[in-house]
Amino acid sequence: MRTPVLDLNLLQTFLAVADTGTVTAAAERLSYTQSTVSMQLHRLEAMLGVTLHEKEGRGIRFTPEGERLLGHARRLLTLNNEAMNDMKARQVAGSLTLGIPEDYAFLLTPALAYFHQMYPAMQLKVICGASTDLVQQVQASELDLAVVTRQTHSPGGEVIRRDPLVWAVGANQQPSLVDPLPLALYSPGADVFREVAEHALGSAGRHWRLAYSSQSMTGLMPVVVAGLAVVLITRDMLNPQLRALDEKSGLPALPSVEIALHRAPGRPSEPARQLAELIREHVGSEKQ
Amino acid sequence: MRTPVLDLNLLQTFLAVADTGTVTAAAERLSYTQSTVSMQLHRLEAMLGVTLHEKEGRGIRFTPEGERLLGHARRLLTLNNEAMNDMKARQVAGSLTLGIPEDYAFLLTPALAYFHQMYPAMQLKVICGASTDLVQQVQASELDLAVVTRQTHSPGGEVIRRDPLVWAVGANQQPSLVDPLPLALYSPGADVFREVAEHALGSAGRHWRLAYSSQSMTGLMPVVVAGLAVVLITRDMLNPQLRALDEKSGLPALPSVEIALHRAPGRPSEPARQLAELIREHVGSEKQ
DNA sequence: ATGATCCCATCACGGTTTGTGATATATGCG
DNA sequence: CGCATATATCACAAACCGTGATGGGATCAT
Repeated sequence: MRTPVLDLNLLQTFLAVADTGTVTAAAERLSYTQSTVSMQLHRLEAMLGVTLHEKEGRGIRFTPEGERLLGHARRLLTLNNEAMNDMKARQVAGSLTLGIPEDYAFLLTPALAYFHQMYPAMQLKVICGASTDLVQQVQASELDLAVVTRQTHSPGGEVIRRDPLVWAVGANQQPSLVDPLPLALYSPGADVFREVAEHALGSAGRHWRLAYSSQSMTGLMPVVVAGLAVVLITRDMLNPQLRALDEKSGLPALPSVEIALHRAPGRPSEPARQLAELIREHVGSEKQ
Repeated sequence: MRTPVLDLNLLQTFLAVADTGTVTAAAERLSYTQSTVSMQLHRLEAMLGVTLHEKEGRGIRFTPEGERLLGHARRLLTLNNEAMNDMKARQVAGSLTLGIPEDYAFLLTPALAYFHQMYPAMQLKVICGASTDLVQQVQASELDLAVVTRQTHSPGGEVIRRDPLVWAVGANQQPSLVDPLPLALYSPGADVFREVAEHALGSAGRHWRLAYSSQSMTGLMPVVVAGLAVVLITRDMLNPQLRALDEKSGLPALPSVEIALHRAPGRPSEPARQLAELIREHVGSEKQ
């Protein structure tokens, strides 16, 4: 059994007429002849068996049925555009290079999953590196996009998230707040974290030493859990083995770090734009 | 600017192919020729610039792009059908008669509003009456539909809601539980409420007398608020001027009443079917 | 008023599209 | 291998659709 279906072309001109208010203007906008638009309207009416519009002095006026159809038409057209965009996007091949600090890789999983749904033919390279390097690379167009950590109010890029920082020690340890303070930093954000630590401790007049540094958080854990050092991490990185120190510990308060998105100079490709949007959506705005 | 749009006809045959699994069967179902369906598939592919299907021994197999399009197609077609139904429904003229107990009229407002949205050309008559009368009238096809109140487990109709009953007195009154108990009933549900009261009080060995009865709840209010009588109402009818009595009052526990929907015998018209559905949806299942 | 202007409806025509039937091609099965 | 089944392709006729031209109705300016 064949179900009668609407002609999306007709609905599109119908919407154009609704937007512009006149048949002639709609024809202009759609690169049709005025007579074509007029006939299309009538064709739509004929197929529905309804009068949708009437002449009204200058221009036309919609009947209640016309007004009613408007909503349906809009919904159908947006759905159509979604479908078209999706099908087009799936054909887009090529590659896109994204830089991220290693420790933030896990945050990107959902965004990358969605991206792959939309652009299955797109080859996505993810490069991990230090934030300062990534910024340089993206400015040199070696990367299309880069997610970086940095101190608050740094210039450039687009802030998509702010993560509060905390001092932490092993869950069962008393903070060994000797002087100089033994500090553990892990490399991916080391440059930023080191700057933050220097500034915060410097302002408080405290000395410190780099007791340990590792490529990854897991590498640092033993040292910190054992009580050999205090670590500076984002609050989200806290886990049951760690304990955050509050202001009573005597350590200076910490600012937040910013997660920022940098784009290669020039006009971004459509997939790059989409990926940026997905990252903004899935990584950003969970905090503050 | 003209946006490229999908051809819903092509999507429909595409879906038919997906459902049946073969081009030939789809052609059968759509009253097309096999060659037509084949060409339509290819036309769809040409317009999207994608390969959607491949020959697979017996029948065909969809490519990932084909699978992807399937979801879009289904969404578009359902939206299309909604639109078509709605536009068709708006043209249906005629009249429909609905019977309800007066005190339940307010419950129907949303259902009637929706109905009028769908069938603006339909003339809807609402008749108020006692439940027993309404049942008879709907069986004689004098009404298309009737909403009635009745005791639980009465035969016939379709239960769409159960409303618990309560004894109530004026908010500032102590229950004057003398013997015989002075009872106020209001007419629209009087037949049902009287039966319930008789049964409940009878089983508990209590005497009672009809102290007052009125056409509407508002007519009863002064009598009840003044403390002259106990009233039997559905829990939803309680208002700040009334106070429900719990089991400590010594009055017997009460069953619920059922709200049931009766339809005229014979096959209902499409609008009648829709109205019944709307009533079920908006009146029913808010309780228990 | 009255002509000018703007806008919509309608018509005839030509090009394109679309469904059909016939035919060719591919695949699984006995 | 040949039969059965299914899809692809082709040529053709019918239907469809957009165009330009024309006519008619309403509004605005003079």
